Amino acid sequence: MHGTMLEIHTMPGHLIRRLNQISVAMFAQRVAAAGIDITQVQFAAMSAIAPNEGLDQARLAGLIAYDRVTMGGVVDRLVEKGFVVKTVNPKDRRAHQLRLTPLGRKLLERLTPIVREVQESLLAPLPSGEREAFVASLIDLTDAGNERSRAPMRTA
Amino acid sequence: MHGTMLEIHTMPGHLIRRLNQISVAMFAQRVAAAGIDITQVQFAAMSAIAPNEGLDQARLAGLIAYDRVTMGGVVDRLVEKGFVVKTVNPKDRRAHQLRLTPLGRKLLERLTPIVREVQESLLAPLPSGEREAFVASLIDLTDAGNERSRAPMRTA
DNA sequence: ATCTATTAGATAGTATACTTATTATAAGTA
DNA sequence: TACTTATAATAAGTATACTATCTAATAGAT
Repeated sequence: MHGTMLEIHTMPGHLIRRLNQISVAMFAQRVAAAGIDITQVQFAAMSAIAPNEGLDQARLAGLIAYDRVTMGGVVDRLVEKGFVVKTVNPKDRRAHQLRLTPLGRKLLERLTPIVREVQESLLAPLPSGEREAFVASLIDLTDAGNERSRAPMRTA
Repeated sequence: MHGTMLEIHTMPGHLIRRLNQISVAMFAQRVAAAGIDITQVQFAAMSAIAPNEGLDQARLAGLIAYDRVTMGGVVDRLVEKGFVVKTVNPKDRRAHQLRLTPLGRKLLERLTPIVREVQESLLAPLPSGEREAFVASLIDLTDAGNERSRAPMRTA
């Protein structure tokens, strides 16, 4: 007997949702195996703070296309874990400047090669000749759809 | 001035996360424009119940690769909205059999062409010759990664 | 200098998506 | 029959991801 085949099983929206779940699970598994307690989203935030020390939460959210409200919670958890510090900008007291702690910087260095490996593992099932085209399509689609998202990327 | 370019901007994991956000936002916008109150996830659940009336929550979760705990909440919301009914299976009183209501069936019929349009819009930015390859890669990657997900697809 | 509009962040509420643990029921075995 | 194992669903807790709303602070215009 074959399994029940549904139209959604070939719908891009459904497949993207599943692939995201797989990607998140692979990230969590590899990082936990290295004894590190951090999520994919928290990693992305830290890797965007690193070369932009002192940026505020709104700009950080724009850099990695997160919702600003979500960003607030992510930053709070990174602060609780001791990887990030948050200080009020004296020039604009609404804004909170973000910086990595030495601990955060050390963690990010340890984490980066692991995350690169996760990316390779994720694409490994594709024939090597198709991986570049797949990533190129992902970039085209996210670029084109950026303004449709409720949390568009803003690098300006 | 160029924007700040980060390594994560080319990482598949990050791009997939963004594309999923775009896909969810496009779905929400089109469906709301049609005056319908339902989420992408709720649609997937209904479209899997339709040809499998009487199935239980665990099997439903397997069909569309959802976590079983998550599925419980999704089903509850569909029941609250009057699109689904949940009855105890007399042959196995642990299991809850799921069925669409006439209202649910009507909604699903109205929704299906809209959802197909959303899928087309999502891929529209790709040259038409690349869309099939992109979806084929998505299928390959979700097939290969199925067991890595915390909520693998189970059609057996 | 005041008025207005905008912006950064926070709060409350909803919906996914997961973990671990618990309950109820069922199925298999000794 | 008693014991064990497995399974369906729920509960409680955490983390994203959003909406709508609010406060505080800034910027711009007049």
